[in-house]
Amino acid sequence: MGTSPSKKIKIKNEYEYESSEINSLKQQEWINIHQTVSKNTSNCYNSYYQKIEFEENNGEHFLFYWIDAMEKMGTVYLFGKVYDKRNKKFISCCVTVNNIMRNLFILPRKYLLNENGKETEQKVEIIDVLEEMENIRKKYQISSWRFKSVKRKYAFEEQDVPAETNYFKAVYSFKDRQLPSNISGKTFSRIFGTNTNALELLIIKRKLMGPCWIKVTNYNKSQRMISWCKTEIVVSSPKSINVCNKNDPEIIKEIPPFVIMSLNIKTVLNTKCNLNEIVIASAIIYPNVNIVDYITNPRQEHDQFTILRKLPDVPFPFGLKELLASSNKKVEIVQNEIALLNYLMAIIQKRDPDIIVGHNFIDFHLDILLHRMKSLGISNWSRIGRFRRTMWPNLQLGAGGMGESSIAEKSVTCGRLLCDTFYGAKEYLNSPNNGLTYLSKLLLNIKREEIEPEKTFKYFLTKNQLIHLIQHTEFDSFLSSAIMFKIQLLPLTNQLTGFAGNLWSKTLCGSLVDRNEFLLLHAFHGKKFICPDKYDYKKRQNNNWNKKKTTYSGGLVLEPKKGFYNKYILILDFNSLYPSIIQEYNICFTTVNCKDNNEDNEENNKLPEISNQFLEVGILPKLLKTLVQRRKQVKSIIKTCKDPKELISLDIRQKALKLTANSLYGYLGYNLSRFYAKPIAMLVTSKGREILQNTVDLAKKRSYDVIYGDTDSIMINTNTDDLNKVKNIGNEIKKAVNEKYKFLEIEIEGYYRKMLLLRKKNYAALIEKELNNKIEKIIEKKGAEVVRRDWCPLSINASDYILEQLFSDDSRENCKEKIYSYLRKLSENIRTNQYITEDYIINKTLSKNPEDYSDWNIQPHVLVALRLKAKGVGCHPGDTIQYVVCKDDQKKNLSERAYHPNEIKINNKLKIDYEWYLNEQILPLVLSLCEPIEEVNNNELSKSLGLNSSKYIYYQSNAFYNSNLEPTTFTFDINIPKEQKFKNVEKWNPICCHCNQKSEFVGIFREKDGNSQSSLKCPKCNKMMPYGSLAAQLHHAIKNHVKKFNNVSNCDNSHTHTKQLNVNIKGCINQSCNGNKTNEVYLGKSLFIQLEYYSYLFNVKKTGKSIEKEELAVFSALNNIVKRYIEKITREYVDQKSIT
RNA sequence: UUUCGGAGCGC
DNA sequence: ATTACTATTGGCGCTCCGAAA
Ligand SMILES: [Mg+2]
Ligand SMILES: [Mg+2]
Repeated sequence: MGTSPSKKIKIKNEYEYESSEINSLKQQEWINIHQTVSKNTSNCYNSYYQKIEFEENNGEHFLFYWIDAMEKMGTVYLFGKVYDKRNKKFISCCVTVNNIMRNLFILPRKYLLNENGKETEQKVEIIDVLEEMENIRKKYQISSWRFKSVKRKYAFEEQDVPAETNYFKAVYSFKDRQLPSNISGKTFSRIFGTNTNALELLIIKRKLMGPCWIKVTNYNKSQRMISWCKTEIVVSSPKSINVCNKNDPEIIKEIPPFVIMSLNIKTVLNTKCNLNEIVIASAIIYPNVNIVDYITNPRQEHDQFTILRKLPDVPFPFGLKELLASSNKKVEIVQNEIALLNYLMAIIQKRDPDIIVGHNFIDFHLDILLHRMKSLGISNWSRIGRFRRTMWPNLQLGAGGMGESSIAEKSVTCGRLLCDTFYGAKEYLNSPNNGLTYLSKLLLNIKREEIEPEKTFKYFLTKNQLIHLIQHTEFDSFLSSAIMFKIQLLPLTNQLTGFAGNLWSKTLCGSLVDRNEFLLLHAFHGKKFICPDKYDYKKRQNNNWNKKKTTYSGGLVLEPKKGFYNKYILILDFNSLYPSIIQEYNICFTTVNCKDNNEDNEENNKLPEISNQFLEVGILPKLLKTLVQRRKQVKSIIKTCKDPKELISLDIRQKALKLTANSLYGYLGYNLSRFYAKPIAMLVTSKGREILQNTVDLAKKRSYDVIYGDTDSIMINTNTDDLNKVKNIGNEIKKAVNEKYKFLEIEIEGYYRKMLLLRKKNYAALIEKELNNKIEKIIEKKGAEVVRRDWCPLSINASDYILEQLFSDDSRENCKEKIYSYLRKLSENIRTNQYITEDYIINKTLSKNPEDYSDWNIQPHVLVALRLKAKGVGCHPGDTIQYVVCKDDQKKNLSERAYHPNEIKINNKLKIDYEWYLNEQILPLVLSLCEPIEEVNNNELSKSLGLNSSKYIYYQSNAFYNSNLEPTTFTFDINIPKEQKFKNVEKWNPICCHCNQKSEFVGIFREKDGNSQSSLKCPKCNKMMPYGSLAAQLHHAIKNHVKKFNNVSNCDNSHTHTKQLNVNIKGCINQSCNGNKTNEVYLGKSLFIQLEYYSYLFNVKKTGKSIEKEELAVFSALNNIVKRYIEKITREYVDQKSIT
C-alpha cells in the first residue's frame, strides 16, 4: 500500500478541535518525501492548452475527455470535460451521439426448411433470405434496413454455428423495434445482435477503452437542454467519435483535472413511518484535482460548506448562530428539509462536480437523498447527476436507506462518477471491517467517533452538541475523501477501466463481471468474432441464483504434515498460476470445445480436450500475454525509475494489470456470465492440480520433504539452519520446474524460520527480514483465529501470546511455564471480572436481512439483529453484528444468551458467562495451538484455566441441568420480535371463491391435520384459491386500513415526530406528547406494522421449505402488491406532512 | 456418520 | 379478479458452529 501513514495523528478528546485544526491535520497527513516533486498542477496543462481548446460554435473538431456515458432510446450521451478557451479552464460537456445503428448478424441456413420445419433439398439463395427478411421487416414495422454479406467467426456456446462463415449483416435504426432474440426462419437459423444496446455498440465499435481523449468531428451545438453540463454538443454519427490516435504527435496523455465533491449527510429517523430525514448535509469541494498525482491533492485548494436544517418541533439552541459565526465556518441554516435539498442541488449545479465521494454513498446516502427529494417534490433533483430528468425512476422499495440502491437509482447520477469508499475498500483492501471508523484508524490513523444514527436528534438540544454534530458531519466528508486518496481509488479504477474498456462508473461500483465482459467483447470483436448476446433467454428461465453450488473442482490442497518446525521452511509459488496455464496450454474458446450440451450428464462434466488443429494462438492466451508483457514492461521501468510521482502511478498500473489478468478465470467460471465457459474453467483448474502434483513429485524425487501446498505453492522442510543452503535448494527446484514450461514460472516466495502447521489453510510462521542490518521478526498467521472476526479479543490476545512464546528463543520449559502462568492469570482475571465487556465481543456478519433467515432462532447474531431492528437500529445484509454471551440459568441455547454490548450496558442483570468463554473461546484455541508441542500437556492447559481438565464436564452439567426444562419453553422468548410486533395487527381472512368461507391466512404454509400444506389451498374446501381473487381481496383489505388511517390523521396537524425518537418502539408514546398526536402516531405506526404484517405473510424467502414455481409467483406477486402500497403510502404520508 | 443451515478464512 | 420481469451477483477448498436424521 503505497506509503505508510505518518504515525501520530490523533484527535484529542474525540471532537474538540478547532476548525483550523482540520487543515493542519490534513497537512500533516499528506506531507511526505514526495512533496518536493509536487508542482502546481495547473502548470502541467499549459503545454496542452492550445491543442485542446474548445469553442462551441466553430471548428471542425475538438478534444473531449470522456468519463461516463448513458443510453436512452438508442441515443448515447457521453459526459466529460473540454477545455474552455475563453475562461481558461476545464468545463463539463455532454456529447449526444445520434443515429447509432443496430447491427444484426443473420446466419443463413444451408437448405431451406419446409412448412413443417423439416429441412429440404433446396439450397438457400441470397434472394430467399432477403425475401424472408422483408416479411419480417414489415411484420415488425421496421422502416428500413441495409444488408451486407460479411464473414465472421464464432466460438461460443451455441451449437450448430460454424467456426467461420458468411452472415448477412443488417443495419437499422434504434428507433425501430427490436427483434426477439430467439427469432429464426425458413432461410436462416439464428440472428445475433438483436438485443445489443447502443452504448455497447458505440464503445466496442469505436474502440473506446475507458476514459480517454476523444476527437469529436462534425459537431453542432445542441439545440435542446439535455443535460446539466456547461456545454452541450450533438453529433449525427458515431463516426464522429474517434479515440485520439497514439501515433498522433498531438497525443495527450494527461488526464484533465477533476472537480471532486465529498458529500456526507446526517439523518434523523422519523419513527412514525420509519423514514430517514436529512438534517445536515456537508461537502468538501476540491475544484482542481489531478487524480494520478494524489499526494498533492489534499494540499490543493478546497472549500467546505454545510447546510443545517431546523427540526419541526425543536427550536435551535440559543446562541447557536453566534457561535457558528464566530467559528468561521460556512454553515447555512435553513428552515426545513426542502430548503436544505434545494440548496444542496444548487451548490451541485454551481460547482458541477465530476466525481462525488462518500462512504457507503451509493447504498445509503444516495438512496435517502433520492427518496427525500421525490417525497418532497424537489424540482431540480436530477442535478445529482448530469442528465436532465423529469420522470422519476423506480426507487428502492421502502422508506429509503434500508438496503441496496437499485440500478435505476445509480443511473440517475450518470455524468458524475460515484466514488464510494465503502465499495472501494471492500474490493481493493482486505480489511476485516469496512466501516468508516475502522478504515480511518487503519489507513489514516485517525480516531473517529461513532454517532449512532438513531441518536442524531439528541444533538439538537444544546448548541455545543449541535456544533459537535456539524463538525462530525464535516469531518466524515473529509475522512471519506482522504481514504479515497489514500487507497488511490481513482487512479486504480481509471487504469482498470482503461484495460477492460468498460464504463468507469461500473468499475467504481465494484463488479468484476462488467470489466471482464468488456475486456472479452473488445478482444473478440477486434478479431471479427460474433460475441454471445447479452441475455440468454434459456438462462433467465432457470435463474436459481439463490443456490450456490460448486459445479466443478478447483485447486489441489496437499495434506499438511502437521507439527512444529524449527528448521527453515522454503516456500515456492507459481506466479499467476491460472493466467499462465491459459497461455501455456493455449486454452481459448477457439481451441476448447465450449458448446452448450444443455444437459447435466456425464458428458458435460468430462474434461475437454485441447484441440490441436488450431496451431494459431487463441484469443485468451494472446490477451493475457499482452497483459503480462505490459506488466513486465511496467515493472522494468519501475526498477530504473527515479521520479517518485511516476513510481506511484507505475505501481498502480502494474497492480491493475495483475488484477485484470487474474480476474478473468473467475469470470469464465461464473455461470451467469456472457462468456460462461465451464469447460475452460475446468480445464484450467485441472491443469493447475496436475502442475502442482508434478511439482511435488519433482521435489520428492530429489528427496525433499514437502510438508504442505495450496493450489499454486509448495512448502519444503529443508531441515537445515543454513539460509544459503535453503536458497540453493530453492534455486535448484525453481530451475528444474521452470525448464519444463514456457509460460509458467515458479518463484521463491520466502523462507520461514519456524513454522507451526496446524491444519489445511491454517498455520503460523516466523519470518526473519533483514532491514538495515537489523533482523526484524514477523509472525505470519494464515487462517488462524487471530485473523478471524468470530473470536473475541480475549481469545485473539491469548492466541497471539502463545504464538509469540512458541516462536521465541526461550527454552521449551520456560515457554511452557510462561503459557501456563499466562492462562492462570487470564482465567483468574476473567473470573474476577477484570476485563471490560468489549473484550468479550464476538463479531458475525449478516448475510441477508435478519427476517429472511429460516433458522433465525438458533443463530445468535440473527437474534441480536432482530432485537436491534425492533429498537429501530437498521440491520442490513453485510452488517457486522456484535454480541456477547451472557449467563442465564433459564436459557440453554447459546443463541438466546447472546446480547448486544449495548443491551449489557443498559441491563445490569446481564452477566457475562465467563465459564462459557473459558470453555468455548479460550480452551479449544489453546489446545489446538499447543497440540503439536509435545512438552505442553492438554490436562495442564485446562487446569491452568481452572477447567478441571475437560470440556466434557461442562457439557454434562449443562445437559443435565437442561433436561429439567421443557423444550417448548425456549420458543417463547424467541418469538418475541415477531409475535410482539404483530400483536395488534388485524389478521387477514380472505374468502375462498369456491366455498365462500372465510379462513385466516397464516403465511406461506398452513399446518393442517399434522401436515404442512400450501396456504393457497382453502382449508375448508381444499381447492386452490386463484391469484385474482386473493389479489382483489388484498387490495380491498389494505385500502380499508388506509382509509381508516386517513380519516383520523386529517383531523389534527401532523408533525414529524423526531422528539420521541429515544422512546423505544414498542413503548408507544412518550408522556410529553399530547393525546391527539399520540393517536396519530400510533395509527401511523400501526398502519405500517399492518402492512409489514401482510408483507411478512407473503415472504417466501423466510421459509426453508421448497415452494412450487407457480405458487412462488403468486406469493411474490401478492408481496409486491403490499410493497407498492407501502411505497405509495410512505410518499403520501410525507406529502401530507410537508404541507404544514 | 450424513444431511441441512450458518459463519469466513484460504488460494 | 389475474402480478411482475428491463437490469444486479467472479471461482472453488477447508474448517468452524448448530440442529435433525
Ligand atoms: Mg501465486
Ligand atoms: Mg500462493
